[in-house]
Amino acid sequence: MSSRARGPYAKSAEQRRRILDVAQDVFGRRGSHGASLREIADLAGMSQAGVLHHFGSKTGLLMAVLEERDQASRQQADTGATWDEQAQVARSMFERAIADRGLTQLFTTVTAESIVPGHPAHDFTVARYRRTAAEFTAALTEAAPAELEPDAAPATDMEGVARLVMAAMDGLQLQALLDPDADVLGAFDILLEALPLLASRSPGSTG
Amino acid sequence: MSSRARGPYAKSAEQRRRILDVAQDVFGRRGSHGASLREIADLAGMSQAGVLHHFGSKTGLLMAVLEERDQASRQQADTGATWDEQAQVARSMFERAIADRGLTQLFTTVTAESIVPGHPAHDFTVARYRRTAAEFTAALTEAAPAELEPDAAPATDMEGVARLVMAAMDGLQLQALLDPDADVLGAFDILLEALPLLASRSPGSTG
DNA sequence: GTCTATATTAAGATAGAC
DNA sequence: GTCTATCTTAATATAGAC
Repeated sequence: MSSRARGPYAKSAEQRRRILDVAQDVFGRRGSHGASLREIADLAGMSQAGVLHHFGSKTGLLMAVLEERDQASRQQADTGATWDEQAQVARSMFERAIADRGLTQLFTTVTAESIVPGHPAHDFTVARYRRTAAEFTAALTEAAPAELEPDAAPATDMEGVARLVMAAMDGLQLQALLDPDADVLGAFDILLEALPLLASRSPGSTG
Repeated sequence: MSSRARGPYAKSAEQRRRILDVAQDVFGRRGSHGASLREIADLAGMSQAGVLHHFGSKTGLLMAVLEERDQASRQQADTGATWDEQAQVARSMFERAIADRGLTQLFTTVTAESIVPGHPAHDFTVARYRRTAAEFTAALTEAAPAELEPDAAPATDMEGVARLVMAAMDGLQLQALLDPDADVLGAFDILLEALPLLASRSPGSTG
């Protein structure tokens, strides 16, 4: 619908685009509760009622921002068949997140807020984490046999490894937002280099 | 001041205690913006003005909750001289966090909100992360030489290891809040078991 | 499609009685 | 120390003109 550069919907699509961009910034800086439609409207150069015309409600706008940004993020994953390639994909996704502070702040803030059931983005966030964990686990499971000893791979807790890498990314992104001087990429590399070692060890000795 | 079990301040201290407990829960569930003094007051069995009498302002109450809970958390750290003992301390801190959902939700939510400068708890959170990273790095540096090869230890990025473990704890706590079925302790153990391996490898091959 | 104006609700904080 | 009542501000959302 809105893919035409000219035509009846061109202007409207442009406005939606502008609102989505400033909304990402404001939701990231203020959180989903703290953000106000007034501030978004001011920065977008229109009235509060104008913003609501395009997205219906504040929740509608929030969901539109999240879904659009999430879809953009997903497109950069999904490649990488070998174990090392998986690590490289993870690393480049992490680098991109660190470089785009606004985007990282949006997801860090909104994800934390949406922990509680009843939050407008709760279902979205729960589904996003479940899906990411499942997809990453599957990718690791497929990639492992090609590179690791055949005996070790099946015994490895691949979902645990996937969740650990996801957690490191989230936690290090948080640290980067709190302290720009922290060498979070160096910390992430420590984990990535150890990935083959992690996968080849069987679990259980610590508990 | 308020350490007397009886006396002129006993009642007041009791009320403060009750308010702090309720406030931890509400700030955790609603976030620092979303939480209202009215809800806290209702659950504490008093009026909104009564709550403000004890803590002056909403921000004052938030800071009191954070400082008290942080102090309680810190008392369980600080022990463990060897490398394995450090891992065990981290593991038991993690287990405790997973068991106390309210406390984890409070810090996860408020930490994310306080990323932005100007948030009431911003300075508190930045200082907390800096201090934790510094202390944990120092503890690992002290513990390492006793267990690892003398040549490997100095080359290790101890702050990176410390930040990685911190990040894994934060990220896995987030996953546990979003999905109670996720085996986050298993994922954390994968990292802990690999700690000696991580420390004995020199950085640089992935970047 | 965008605006002004407004309805409605709810927040933090204060004043002053008891 | 606690209450009720109120002040002030700001939020989302709607109505209706243009």
